[in-house]
Amino acid sequence: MTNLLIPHLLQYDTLTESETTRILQSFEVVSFDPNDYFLKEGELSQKVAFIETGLLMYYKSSEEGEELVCDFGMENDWATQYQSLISGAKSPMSIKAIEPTVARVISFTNLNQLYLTVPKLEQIVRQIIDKIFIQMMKRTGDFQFLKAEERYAKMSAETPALLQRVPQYYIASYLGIAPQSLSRIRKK
Amino acid sequence: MTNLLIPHLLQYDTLTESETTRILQSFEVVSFDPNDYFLKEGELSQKVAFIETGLLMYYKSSEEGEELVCDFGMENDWATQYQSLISGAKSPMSIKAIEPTVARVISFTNLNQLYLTVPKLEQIVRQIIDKIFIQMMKRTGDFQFLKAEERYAKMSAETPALLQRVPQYYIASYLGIAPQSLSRIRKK
DNA sequence: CTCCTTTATTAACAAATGTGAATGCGCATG
DNA sequence: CATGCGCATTCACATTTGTTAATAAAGGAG
Repeated sequence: MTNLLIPHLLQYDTLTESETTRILQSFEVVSFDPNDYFLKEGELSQKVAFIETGLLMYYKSSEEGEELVCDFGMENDWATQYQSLISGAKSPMSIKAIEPTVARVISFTNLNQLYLTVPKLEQIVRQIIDKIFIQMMKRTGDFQFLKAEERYAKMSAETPALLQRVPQYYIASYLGIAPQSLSRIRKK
Repeated sequence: MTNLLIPHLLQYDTLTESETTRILQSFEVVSFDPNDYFLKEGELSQKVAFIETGLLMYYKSSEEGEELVCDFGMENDWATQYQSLISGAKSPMSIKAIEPTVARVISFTNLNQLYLTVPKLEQIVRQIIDKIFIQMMKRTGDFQFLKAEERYAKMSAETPALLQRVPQYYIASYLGIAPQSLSRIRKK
């Protein structure tokens, strides 16, 4: 199978042979078919996944029963519901596969254990979280200051692959608009 | 002067007399008049402030010269431009006082030094950042799934003090709408 | 292959929000 | 006191986005 995890970590710091071995051994390889859940709304998020192949979607169900798309996760992305993981509160959203997906999964408990064995890893993970945090702030600013058409243009430029791999009504929800509006925007 | 900092930190963990002393000594008390800058767009964010009294505003200038309000910070809030602080990139926004403000300020360098002397503090700060991160994710969701009127209602419920202390055209910008639209919403 | 479900598109209309301009109010300043 | 400025409000109208419904296209199951 693929191993994107170690190269991903090596972007942030060097790792010895022994460290990479200990890291890989601490993760469990898990496969998800489309519509399999990594986490269900109302559960506790106690695991963290690194996606080797495939595509996950974060969403919550509206009162009308629609799926409100909060985020996507693909190869080289991490997946967890951070709020629930950190605070121990129930997750306000679900995470499910929308493509056949293979991920390396570790429990939060074991991750913290692993930090004791590979101290560097904690620093690396902090840097990764920082990066995700900064992306989230940018996304907030996009919603605040850009109109739908501009948000779509930005997404086309930054993550064109997602547009190919995800049904448009999910993309629309992710952009915060109705599917018909996205159709309208795309016509131009 | 006030000392909100130590009680703020004590929400997260206990601190000895000696630790609180070392912490307070590492911060410098700085006063800001309205329109004084804590950070200017394009500069490097190298400091972190804890606000004891007053009110700061994060904003960036649009091409048309308006102030686009990204965030506010008041008593008991931390202030810094995290992206610039962490990555060393130029700050995409300014932070200025909009009320007379007193803050405890520490350079990022000194903060990291302080972590060596008071190791607990690093854990505390990490928890604070986690909390801010989670709030930011919620704010993104609010923009994505709520309409302007609902966002205003939520703000009225959660931070009513801000509505009293901040001119409405800044509130409007913070909500991502035109001042006239906010007027319209408030009429109900 | 055909049928059926799901997804995407289109159109017409409704609702929300933006824009430009006018008005009024409060407050600071000369 | 008078003036001017900044802010909030209001109105009319433009633009954007949502909603409902109909249709078309695509893909899967039998």
